[in-house]
Amino acid sequence: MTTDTAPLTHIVDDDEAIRDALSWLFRTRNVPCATWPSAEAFLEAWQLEWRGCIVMDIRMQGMSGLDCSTALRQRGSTLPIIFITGHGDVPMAVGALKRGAFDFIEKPFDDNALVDVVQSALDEDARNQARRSTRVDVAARLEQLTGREREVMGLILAGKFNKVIADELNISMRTVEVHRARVFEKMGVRSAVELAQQLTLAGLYNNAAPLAE
Amino acid sequence: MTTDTAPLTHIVDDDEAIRDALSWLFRTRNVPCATWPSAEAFLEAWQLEWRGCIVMDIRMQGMSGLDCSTALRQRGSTLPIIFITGHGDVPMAVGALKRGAFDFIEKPFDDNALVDVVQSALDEDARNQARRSTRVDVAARLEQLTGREREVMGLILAGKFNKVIADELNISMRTVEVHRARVFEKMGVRSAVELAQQLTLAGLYNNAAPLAE
DNA sequence: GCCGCTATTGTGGATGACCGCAAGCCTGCC
DNA sequence: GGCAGGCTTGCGGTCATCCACAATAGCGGC
Repeated sequence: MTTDTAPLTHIVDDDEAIRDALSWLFRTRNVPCATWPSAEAFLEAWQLEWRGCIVMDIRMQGMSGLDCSTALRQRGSTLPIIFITGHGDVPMAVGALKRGAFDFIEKPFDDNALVDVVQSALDEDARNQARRSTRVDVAARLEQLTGREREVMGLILAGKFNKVIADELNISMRTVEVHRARVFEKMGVRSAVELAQQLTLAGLYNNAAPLAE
Repeated sequence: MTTDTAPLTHIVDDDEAIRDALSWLFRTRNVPCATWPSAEAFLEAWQLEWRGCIVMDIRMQGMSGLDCSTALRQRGSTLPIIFITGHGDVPMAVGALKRGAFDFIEKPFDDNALVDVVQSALDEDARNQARRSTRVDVAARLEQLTGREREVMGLILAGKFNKVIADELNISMRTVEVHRARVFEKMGVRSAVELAQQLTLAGLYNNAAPLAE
C-alpha cells in the first residue's frame, strides 16, 4: 500500500545518448524522471497507479511509441504522452494527437520548450488525478453493494418512491427502506441527493433524467 | 425560430478552384455544403446555431484559418474544424490540433479519406449537439430563477433539510417550501434527485459532495 | 450444525417533504 | 394609486422518509 505515487517523468528512448541528455535536462530543472531503453521495458514495469507523464521517441527498435501508447491506453493508463521524433511527418503527428497524445515534438527541440510542455503535462495529470480518484472511490463503493441493493439504488435514482419501488420489486416497503439505508451507508452519503451527485459526477450512472414539458 | 439548423459542411478557401473541387466532391457524395471565399466572409455570416463542420484552408489571403478558428471558439462555436494545407509542417499541425481542430490534412489529399473525415466530424457535431442542447436548456431554466430561489436551490443541493435552510437564511420553513416548489417547477423536475442529476450532468453545478469517512 | 451474509417483513413513532388556502409586505412600473 | 412580481408567513393535513426494536428464512462455508 506504500506504492510510490509521486509524479515521475518517464523517458522512453532506445538511444542512450538521448536518454542521458533528457535525463540530465530534467534533473537540472528539478523534474524527477526515470529512463527506459525500450517500449517493452517500460510497458512491463508500468503500473496503473503511476503518475506523471511520458516522453517517448516514436520510432524505436522493437515496439514503436505509437503502439506503446495504444497498449497503455488499453490498460487504462491516462498518463499524458509527449512524443519526440527525428523524422516525423504531419500525418504521423495528427494520428498521434488524435489518439490522445499530449504533444508531438520534432528534434531538434528547444530545451526550455520541452520542459514547459512536460510541466503542463504533469499539471494535466495532476488535474486528472482528482477526477479519477473519486471515480475509483465510487466504483469501489458500488462493488460493495449486493445485487438487490444495486437494484433498489437504480430505482431511487429514477426518482421513485419507496412504495413504487416495493411494488416493482414485489417486496414490502419496509424491505426497500432497509436496502435504501444500506445503500446510503455503503455509498457514504446521507441523502438521495448526494447519491445522485456522486454517481452523476463520477459518470458511473447516467440516468439522463428527461426534462419535463 | 425557423432557423435552418440542418448540418452543413462549410468550405472556406480563397482559391476558387479548390472551393469548386471540394463542393463538387461533397455534393456527389450527398454531403450538403456551402462555400466561402474567405475567413472574414464566413465569420461574418456565421451563426451560433449552425451545425455541421468546417473544411478550411489554413493559409489564406487576409485572416488565416488558425485565427478564424480562434475567433469562432471565442464566440462559442463548437463546429469541428478540418484544416487543409498545402505547406503545413508538424508544429503547425500540432498547434492546430491542440487548439481543438478536428483534423489536419495535407494537400494533395485522398477524396475518400476527406469525405470519411468530414463524415466523422459531422457525427461528432451531432453527438455534441445533444449534450449542448441539454446544457442550454438547463441554463435557460436557471435564468428564470429568482435570486432567492437560486439560493435555496444551492442549499437543497448541499443536502440540507428545509429546517436548516430556513435557519441559515433566517426565514420560515414555509417560505423555504415555497421556494423549493418553485425551483422544482421552473427546473422541470419532480424531486431533488432529478434536480441534482440534471445540474450535475449539465456541469452547471458542481457541488462535489465530499465522500464520507 | 453453527456462523455469517443476504433478503425479507412487521410495528410504531419521530421527522421531513409537499400542498392548498389565505394573506401581508415591499419594490418598480404605468 | 393600482398592478405585477417577488419574498414572506401561518395553519392543517397528507404522504414519504428514517429508524429502533424484533424476527424469519435461505445459502454457502468451516
